[in-house]
Amino acid sequence: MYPTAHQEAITITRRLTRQQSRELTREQLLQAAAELFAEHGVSGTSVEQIVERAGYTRGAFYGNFEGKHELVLALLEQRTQRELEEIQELSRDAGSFDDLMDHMRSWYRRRDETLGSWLALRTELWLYGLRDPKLLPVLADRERRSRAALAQALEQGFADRSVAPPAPVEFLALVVHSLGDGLSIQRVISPEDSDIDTVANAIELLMRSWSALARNPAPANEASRPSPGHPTDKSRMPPIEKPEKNP
Amino acid sequence: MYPTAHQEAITITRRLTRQQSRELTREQLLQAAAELFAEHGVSGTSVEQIVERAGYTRGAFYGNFEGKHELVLALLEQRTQRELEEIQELSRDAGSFDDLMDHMRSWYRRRDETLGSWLALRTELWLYGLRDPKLLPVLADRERRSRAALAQALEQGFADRSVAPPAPVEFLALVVHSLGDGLSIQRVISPEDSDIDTVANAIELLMRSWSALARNPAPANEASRPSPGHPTDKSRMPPIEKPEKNP
DNA sequence: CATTTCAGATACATAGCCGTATTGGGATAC
DNA sequence: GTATCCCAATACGGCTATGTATCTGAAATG
Repeated sequence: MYPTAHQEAITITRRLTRQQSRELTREQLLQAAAELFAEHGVSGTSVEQIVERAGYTRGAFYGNFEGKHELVLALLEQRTQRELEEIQELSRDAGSFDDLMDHMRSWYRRRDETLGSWLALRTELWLYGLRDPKLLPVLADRERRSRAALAQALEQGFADRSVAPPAPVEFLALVVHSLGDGLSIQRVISPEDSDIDTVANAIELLMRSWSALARNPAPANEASRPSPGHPTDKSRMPPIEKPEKNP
Repeated sequence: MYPTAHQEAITITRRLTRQQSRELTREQLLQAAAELFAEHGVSGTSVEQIVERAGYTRGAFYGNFEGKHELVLALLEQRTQRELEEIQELSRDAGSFDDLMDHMRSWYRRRDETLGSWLALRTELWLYGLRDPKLLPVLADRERRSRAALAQALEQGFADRSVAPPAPVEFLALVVHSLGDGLSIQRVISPEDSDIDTVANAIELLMRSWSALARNPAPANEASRPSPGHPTDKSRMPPIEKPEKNP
């Protein structure tokens, strides 16, 4: 439609080199796709809709991607990259655990503006990955890295409070990480039942609770239960071993 | 294809009354749709695929539903109903909180067999609801009921341990509920990083931690932080009020 | 400038899906 | 047993998406 629009998009420099033009197109297609995927889902979005929103025609699309599948791959790659950068950034310039909590709180506040569409896209991508055997490991790896960063932060947090974690930090990180996802879902479904700071508040509550437990681990009347006793196998997550009922 | 298949489906009784036949068809269409939605998503599934898997033709479909939209509605209704029944059942025949934890553990064990497809369908339905303004309140209501049941159970749990909850049980229920979702997602993405009992273990850990916190609320070196102080507004969830930094 | 190259537009052929209109055959009613 | 009803199958028309093949004009190259 507007092949000249590229020239307006750049400020002064020159008209636009070919490579630049190509990259810009690719980026705009990805952006349009991201929006549409959030709105109507991956398979609810046609290639024509994507190029229309980006201001191109199908020719541009097939010149840049083999098909929708490859575009989704590229989008997943891009978003994964960004997410990991955000996490690194977050934990990099935080001195203490409480620092990091502050950063996390403001991160979630910013995120809250567009929580619905953000989460929808994220969810679409994981569903897509779930259905493609080649992609699932990629997702798994991303989650693992996130959890690893979280685990490190938690370790720091316990050190700050000079208590020992009541369970392997990897397990606690899994819990905290999952909590972020789950609470976000709940917030999108019914915002009136939660709060912009719910995630941060919940995590702080957990941290205080775990610290309390670490200081005061065996409260008498719970000894009757087959209490876990800290897991000796560090690599494995689940702390509890129950006596079996069937012989 | 096999209009006579209905007769084989019933055991002895009679050939099949008309109404029965109709209901059976509807049910089979719903079942087929549920499977396909989990496999390929709602909009990734065509009406033809649905009727093909159910063993009918499109005529049967449009005789029973106005279109795919109405089928999704019916499916959501059905699944919501079942889920709430399961929850009620779970909490009904559990005497104590620990009882309920046992039931929940075995529930999650059973669920684990088909966790992937179950969660995929569930997720597809919530994404669908998210995009339909009429449906979102339905989802919200379902979640609210689940959380309410959970809150009640938690209340019982704290009573069993004779401690006061460290935050409104509604908030704790939100946390526990979200945790269930989040951990399930993580488990589907990378089963090797979690465990079949992770959800139950995590919840038990939380319960012990919260009990510990309730018994030992103010651990000295944390007083410097703007500690929440239990929320006075019971209806609202988030416990923490922070001092503002910008004037 | 003249020529080549290539990003993106246009044109086209094909396939799949949707929804309705019609038909057939087994249940229901008399 | 015959007539009626109605559930599901079949047939049809229209629409939309896909992918390729071809074309155009602006950048790169000399």
